[in-house]
Amino acid sequence: MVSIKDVAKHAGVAISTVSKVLNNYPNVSEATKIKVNKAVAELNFVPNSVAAALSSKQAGRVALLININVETNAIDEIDMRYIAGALNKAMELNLDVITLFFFMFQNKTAEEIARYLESQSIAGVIIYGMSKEDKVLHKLIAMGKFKCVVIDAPFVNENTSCVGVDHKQAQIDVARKTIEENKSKRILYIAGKRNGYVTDERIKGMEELVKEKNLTMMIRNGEFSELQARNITLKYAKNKDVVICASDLMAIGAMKALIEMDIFRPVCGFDGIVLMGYVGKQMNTVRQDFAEISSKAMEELHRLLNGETGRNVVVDHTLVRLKYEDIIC
Amino acid sequence: MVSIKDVAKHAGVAISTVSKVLNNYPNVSEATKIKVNKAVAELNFVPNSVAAALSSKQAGRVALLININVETNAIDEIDMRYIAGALNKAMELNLDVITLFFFMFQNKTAEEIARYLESQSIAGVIIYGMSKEDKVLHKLIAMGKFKCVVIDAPFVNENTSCVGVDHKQAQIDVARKTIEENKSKRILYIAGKRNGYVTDERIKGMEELVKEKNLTMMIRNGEFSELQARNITLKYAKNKDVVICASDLMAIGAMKALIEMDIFRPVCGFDGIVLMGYVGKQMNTVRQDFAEISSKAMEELHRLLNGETGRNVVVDHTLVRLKYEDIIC
DNA sequence: TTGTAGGCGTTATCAT
DNA sequence: ATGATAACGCCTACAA
Repeated sequence: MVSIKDVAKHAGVAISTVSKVLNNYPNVSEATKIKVNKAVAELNFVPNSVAAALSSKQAGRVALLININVETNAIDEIDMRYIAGALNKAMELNLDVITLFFFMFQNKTAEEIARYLESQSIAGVIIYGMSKEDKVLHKLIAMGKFKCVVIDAPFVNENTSCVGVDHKQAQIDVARKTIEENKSKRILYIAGKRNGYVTDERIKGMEELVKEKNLTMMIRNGEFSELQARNITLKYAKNKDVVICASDLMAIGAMKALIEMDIFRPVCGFDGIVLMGYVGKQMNTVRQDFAEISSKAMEELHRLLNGETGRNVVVDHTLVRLKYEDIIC
Repeated sequence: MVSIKDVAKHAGVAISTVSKVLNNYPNVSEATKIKVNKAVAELNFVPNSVAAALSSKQAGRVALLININVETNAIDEIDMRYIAGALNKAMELNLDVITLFFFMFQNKTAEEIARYLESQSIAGVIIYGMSKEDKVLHKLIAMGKFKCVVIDAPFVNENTSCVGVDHKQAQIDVARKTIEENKSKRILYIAGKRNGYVTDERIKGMEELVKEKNLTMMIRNGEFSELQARNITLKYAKNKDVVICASDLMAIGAMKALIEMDIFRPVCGFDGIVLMGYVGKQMNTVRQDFAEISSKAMEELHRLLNGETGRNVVVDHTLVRLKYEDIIC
């Protein structure tokens, strides 16, 4: 393996000089910069990021903390896009990343997780799928030892940012469209996880819309479960005009239930997953670009690692209807 | 951060002694072992794996090399299970892993990839989704610089193992079942990717079965594309008795085409993805436990890293029919 | 059986 | 502007 030492020798300069060039330090003459870069190119030198991580306690290594919810089928698609979006941007930004799942830390304390991250020289983390009940993670964030970017949860401080679409507005948008298209008056709203951050936002949106348009609404918690959405629909949909769901998977459950009940009610979902194209009936939904969200999150983490302060980053959403012809390939 | 030095001081021994205890070296007395372990526990010491990786050029860090095929929807589920299975086992085996996608190395040479891996102190890789055309990866394996485990491709040597189900046998199993259930004689077989390793194995299986049962078979390449399977079905299924597909996604494409044509033909698939439960018609398919396969691959890599020699690892498969009631949750 | 010391490839401080 | 040199935390001959 060619090391910085070889480059230094080849370029006829000191190791520290090479390091300065590589890391864009000031106070290096153009001439030596050129010499060094030439040596780097000729020797095909690639800096060892492990050594760099050991040597400097700053930036460089980050972790993805993903709440892989084995209870939900749609999750694969969403998480995979999260991962791909993050890794892609990380490579661009020259950040090393390790991927971790919540279940690896079951019944571990915040301190234990922190020690693990430290043992990996992790300086920042992106957290996906955190709920209000994940007290351990809240504590991890509060410790302030790591720069954090949280997806879809309102955590912002000196070294914490959050990234996500405007869930309240998105819910309003998709519901309004569906309601206006069908002139619905009586809504069955199947919400997500009790105590979920996005759940509350979306409910707020619905309440605003109901007030504005003078509608009636029954709210039930579907826990993002297709099965529960199905049962709720079977039980309550009959004397409602429309079923609005906080996720595509629940929308699918609701839709299938309606078909079984042999009644028609418009249904809309949230997320824009591919599965929506397979269920035979088109529904309005909110398309979230998960790869883009994750990519933005990585950029945000990079900002934090460079000493900038936390903030709230809102990603755009769009409304779509997915049909089989669109997604087949 | 508490380091090995702190532990040594606390236990009243030398740093090297602590290291020996941690790494289960021989020639350490029970007494000092206990002393050291006590100190480790009291100080909540977690070894810094970055430093360990830098220090010893052996084992420790591995990479997942995933061919994320953006052209296929089913891929999310499969890759996600691959990743989860691998990471889970890696944590158990105390291996650090980084996840990489093929597209990150587009038009990079094998040498460049090797240098990147070296710069990350990577000692072994697991390769998912490699085809016969991935010459660069073949070269990477041939270089012998890294221990490799290849999923579903017949690469075995001193430091390379392969892991996967028996694709030939699995194809025979699912096809035989479908054919016998329907007393089919004339087969339309929609194969996978031209030049794919598994494609050839599965075709071999089909040919064996055709000969044994004295059937006729038309083979077409569907390239694992739902759309192509659809078109092939529209074109050729009419005067065939059964459509056997080399993937679930193609089976879905075929099935939807048959419905449009308004004719009935039994269809079977391969993989056992969740989507099979959503398309309204049950089909026979081969269930591959992707998480298990990946977990086995990680174990195998661990073996290789410990100096053992490469081999062929076969993972069990089962036949299933996925219905909506089974997968909804 | 235990400890000493050199090295892994960088970064960063401090002279020069 | 450049170059020694001491960390970073751990591993591993080798010496004691």
